[in-house]
Amino acid sequence: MPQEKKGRKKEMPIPKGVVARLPIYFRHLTELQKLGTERLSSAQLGEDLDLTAAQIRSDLSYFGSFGQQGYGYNVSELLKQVQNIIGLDRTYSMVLVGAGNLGKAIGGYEAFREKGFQIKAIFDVDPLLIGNYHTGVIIKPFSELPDYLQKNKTDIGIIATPKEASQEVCQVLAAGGVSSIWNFSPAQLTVPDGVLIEHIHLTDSLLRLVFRINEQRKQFV
Amino acid sequence: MPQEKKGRKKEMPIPKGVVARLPIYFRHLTELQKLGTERLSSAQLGEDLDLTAAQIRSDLSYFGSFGQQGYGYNVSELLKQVQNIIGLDRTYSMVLVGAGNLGKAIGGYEAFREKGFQIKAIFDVDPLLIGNYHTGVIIKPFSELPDYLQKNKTDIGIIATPKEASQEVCQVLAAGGVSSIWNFSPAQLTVPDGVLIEHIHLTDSLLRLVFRINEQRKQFV
DNA sequence: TAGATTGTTAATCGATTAACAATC
DNA sequence: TAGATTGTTAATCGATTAACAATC
Repeated sequence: MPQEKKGRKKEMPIPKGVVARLPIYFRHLTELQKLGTERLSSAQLGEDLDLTAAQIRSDLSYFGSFGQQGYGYNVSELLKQVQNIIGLDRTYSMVLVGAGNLGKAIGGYEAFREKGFQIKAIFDVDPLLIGNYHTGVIIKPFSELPDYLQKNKTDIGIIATPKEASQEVCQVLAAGGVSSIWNFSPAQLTVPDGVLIEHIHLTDSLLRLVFRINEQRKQFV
Repeated sequence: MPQEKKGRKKEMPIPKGVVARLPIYFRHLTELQKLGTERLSSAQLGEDLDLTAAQIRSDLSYFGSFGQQGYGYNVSELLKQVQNIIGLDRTYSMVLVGAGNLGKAIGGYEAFREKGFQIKAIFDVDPLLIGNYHTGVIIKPFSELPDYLQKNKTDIGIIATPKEASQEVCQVLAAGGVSSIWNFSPAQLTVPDGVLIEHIHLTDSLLRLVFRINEQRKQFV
């Protein structure tokens, strides 16, 4: 029987919690590297991020062995590894649908561009917006999206429309071969099998905060 | 020994997963009510939201008994209960710090206002923005925030600044007595004890999507 | 009534943590 | 070398699910 790749746990899906923490590791390691920190133990990283050292080591062990006994981790080396694990060793082409305030905020977010995310085109239905440029990208009529997708390989579709439009946008994107969707509309979108979707539900986040504000009060009524 | 309140599980903190699902229930019930649906079983709700019926009943049982055997739940009644559980039976006063694209998007988001969230003032450091109105709210100099907070009870502070500024903004808010913070900056903010914080980390969400895009590829390298 | 569906308990599943041999 | 810290295993903890008595 062939040997398991060293340090990697057997064929298993990566737990959701691990996936959720990878970007946090990435963010913090980037910060540390900027500060010139060379070396880091799982104990230190855990303290910085409010996690246990064991959890961090366990998380990383899904992907390999990146540390050294008695030393810890080299920040630059671990950062590079985490980037590769996430998939930041390539660029991603995106389209943005919806050029309202939120769409403009997303489109103008410098942090994405830096990491290799390229918004290639923006679509909207509003005639007042169509033809304008936003941070160097032209806003096209939504009706041209299918044609655009046919001609341009697109990794990620961003939905920043009102919720009434979002399901249709989602279908057009999927039909055009976009297999990953980043959704900002407050809707429970249905996607075809094989299409990945990640949501930013602003209101849900605010309501979680509000629940916690009221948690004590309600507990003792 | 006094009787436990009926249907409520003993004194225990509400699990994170339950808190995360409450806004989802709220959102879907609102939708159903708009459509005129009167009645709903946990099985149906589970199917709609891709959860098990048992999980939904278990979640609700933390707060009471809202259904009826053989019938299910009355949509309006359950919606009202969920609103109360979350704390949507009152209004919340907010300040927004940062009037860039993202801040403007948040400030203009109609869905919040409808639910009782009121942005009372906006602060920024940019002289070009100060003095302008955004959706009826004046943009003030950030230097006036401490004074403003002293004079105006504020439930929630929204941070929509670049990450360089966010820790300072956070401190000024907390010092001014704001005990709940909704943070949109990509930073690991430190808050004093007793201050609640909820993050929207856009990049983290995008990176989770990217990880999933690459999951198969990486699995077999 | 008979059928349906709740609220809750016990069983299962999965994720986190503690502990430690390996080893730099 | 002695000290430190990893990667991993076993133990623990917590969350989800299945099952069912209660009952509308």
